[in-house]
Amino acid sequence: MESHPPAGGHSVRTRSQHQRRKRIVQAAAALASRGGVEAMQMRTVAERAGVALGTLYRYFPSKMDLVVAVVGEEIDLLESSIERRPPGASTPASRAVDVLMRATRGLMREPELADALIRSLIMAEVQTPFGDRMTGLLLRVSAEGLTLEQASEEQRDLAGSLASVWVQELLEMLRGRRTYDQIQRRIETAAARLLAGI
Amino acid sequence: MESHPPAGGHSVRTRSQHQRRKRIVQAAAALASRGGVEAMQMRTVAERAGVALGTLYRYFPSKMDLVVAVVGEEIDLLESSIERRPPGASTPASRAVDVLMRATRGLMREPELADALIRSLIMAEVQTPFGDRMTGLLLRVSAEGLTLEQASEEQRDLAGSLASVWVQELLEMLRGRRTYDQIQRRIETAAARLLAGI
DNA sequence: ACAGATATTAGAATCTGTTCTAGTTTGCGA
DNA sequence: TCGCAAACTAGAACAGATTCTAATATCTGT
Repeated sequence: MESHPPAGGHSVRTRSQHQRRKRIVQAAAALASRGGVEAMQMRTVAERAGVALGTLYRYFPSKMDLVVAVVGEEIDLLESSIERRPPGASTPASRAVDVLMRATRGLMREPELADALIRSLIMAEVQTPFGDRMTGLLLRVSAEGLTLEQASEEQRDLAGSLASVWVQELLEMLRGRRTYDQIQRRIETAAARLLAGI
Repeated sequence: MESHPPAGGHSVRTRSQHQRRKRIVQAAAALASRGGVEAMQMRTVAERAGVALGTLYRYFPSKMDLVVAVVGEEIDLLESSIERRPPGASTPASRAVDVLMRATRGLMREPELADALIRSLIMAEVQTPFGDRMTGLLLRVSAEGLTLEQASEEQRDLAGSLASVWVQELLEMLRGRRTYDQIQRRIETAAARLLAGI
């Protein structure tokens, strides 16, 4: 209640703290993209980031918080990719499918990282903006640049449901139970119904 | 390659081994229904089940395998509940909603257990019949007692998607981000579209 | 520049899942 | 019934996340 640690994902006081945080997240991402979560050991992350273990824990109170931060960066990448090259398809559903499959391909490129991130996110006790950000993204591309706030409750429900389906399919893929094509088919089927006339 | 351990969830040789396995699963469930996964410590489970730690690990090679076993029991309960009192609603979608919300209420009764189970299931490397069993259940109640094998690919995709939405909603609830009513609304919305004319 | 608060560090300590060891018990075919 | 292979037991050992400690370094306001 008295101390003011650099808060996992929020404001940081000094420039050097900002740098430190960045180094930590980068080190974590690098390790995870090799051997997945197991390779991303807290001691190792601290070492690679040139920081004491205690400091790492001051920035990220648990390994999960660190993973969440890494995921944040990944979503940033996806968002900027979509900004750079927005989906051009003509229906809301197909634009949404475009975005989701683009994200899927991105994650497939680093399976270890993807596995670590998705699983950890799902496990997180932490409040993760993951689902909401994905839902917002879907609304934006499928319904006239709608934001989460502007959307009707039903629109949010529908976009959120599609995001849920995607996450689960991703998990199945990581378990080796889905191929890219199967995911695409399922996402298309679900999107066609969930986003019809949205 | 040479030893033949009692295989986590399969055949068991003797009666006493069957008993032992049962005691273990019961002890695990009891502990989990109190303090969740954390309370379900392997040492404690072993102790409560009156079994050596090594033996516990012979039956369940990892904590996850043990959790999967506990979940199996829970799904059995749901299935028999549905057999006893099948959903009576008139549309496929509302029958599906009935089943899912019944399952939701069941899990809400033991939140700690539910949390442990759902999370672990999602994390499991193991091949868990969870999604498939849920999907099969949904097909059965919504489309004329269809089985997973008889259903068309599209039917399986749609029922599977609904199951995905449900799982994610359950997770959100366990994170304290959904109320029962919100879940019900979302499931209804999704089911109406995904199962229309199935 | 000084004082007190905050941040960082190295490293030990703790906790829980998992593995290993050595010895004992049990089940079962000959 | 005898003897072996498999199962079981108690407990030590190991691994990685998390916590704790005592000392040092850095900041901030004055």
